[in-house]
Amino acid sequence: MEFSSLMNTSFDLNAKPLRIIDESLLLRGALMEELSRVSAENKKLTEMLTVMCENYTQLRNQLMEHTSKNSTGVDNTPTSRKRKAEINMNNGNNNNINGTENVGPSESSSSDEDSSKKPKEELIKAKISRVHVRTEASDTSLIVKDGYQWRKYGQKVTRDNPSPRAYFKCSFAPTCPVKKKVQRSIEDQSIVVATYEGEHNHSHPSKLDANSTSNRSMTLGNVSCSTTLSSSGPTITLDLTKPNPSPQETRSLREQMASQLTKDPSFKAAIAAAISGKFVQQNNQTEKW
DNA sequence: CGAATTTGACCGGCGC
DNA sequence: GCGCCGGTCAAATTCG
Repeated sequence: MEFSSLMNTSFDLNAKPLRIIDESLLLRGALMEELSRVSAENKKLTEMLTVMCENYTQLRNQLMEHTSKNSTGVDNTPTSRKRKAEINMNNGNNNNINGTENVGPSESSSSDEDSSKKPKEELIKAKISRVHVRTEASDTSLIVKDGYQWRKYGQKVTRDNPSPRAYFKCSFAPTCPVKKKVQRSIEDQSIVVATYEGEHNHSHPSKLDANSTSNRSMTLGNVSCSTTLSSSGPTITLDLTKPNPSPQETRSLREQMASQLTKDPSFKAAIAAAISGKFVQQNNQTEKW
C-alpha cells in the first residue's frame, strides 16, 4: 500500500481546471481530509490483512496436523449401504489414490475377523469430503464449479431428500477415479452439497480457472465450510452438522475461515480491487463537486 | 456430427 | 428369499 502515490492524486486533482477558485480551495481541503481518512482506513486494512495472514500461517499448520490425523474419516457420515463398485474403485486403482490415506484407523479399528469379512470397509471412508456451496435457490443446474471437468452420468431422487442427486465423474483424465455427488441441502435449498469420493490422480486442469470461480473449501472435523468469491463479494457457507459445537470450536473455525480467506490470492485481489475501487469512486465523487 | 446430458432400466448390497 | 434403495449403465435426446 503506497500512500505517497495516493497523496499525489491531490496534486493531479488540483491541476484540473476549476471554475471558481474558492470552490477549488474548499474542494482541495475536503479532498485532503477525505484522502487522509481513506489512507488511515487503508492502513488499518493493511494491518488487519497482515495479522490475518500471520494467523493463517499459524492456523494452517494446525489444520494440516488436524487433517492428517483425521484424513480417513473426514466428515464422513457413512450410510449403511456401500457398494462393491466403490470398493473396487478405491482398492483396484493403481494410481495410489488411497495410498497415504488408509493408514491409521484401519489398523486400530478392525480386527482380523473383520478384515477377513470386510477387508475393504475402511477404504471406503478414505478421501470422502463434503463441500457446501451456496448458490441461487432458483438455480437447478446442480453445478459446483471447482475447476475440474466433470461428466454427469446419472441422477437420482433419493429417499431422504426430495431434491435430485446428480452423479459426476471426473472427465479431465480418463483414468481419474474421482466421483462427486451433488445434491441440494434438504434444510436450505440455496446450499448445494457436493460429496467428493477419491482423489484426483492428475494436476488441477486450470488453477486460473479455479481462482476465477474461487470456490474454497475445507473440512474441520464434523464441521465443513466453504467460501465463494464472486463479484458480489465473498460468501461463506457453513455446514454445522455437529449438533452443538463448543464456543472454542466455533472460534477456531471462524479464525481458520478468516485465515483461509486472507491466504486466498483471489480474496486479496478482491480486497485490493474493492479498496482501489473505493478510491476511484471517491475521486469521482469529489470530481463532480 | 460429435460431445454432453438425460433418464429409465438394471445391478447389487442390505435389512427384514 | 424378497423388496427396498443407492448407484451405475447405456440408449435416447439435446446441444453447440
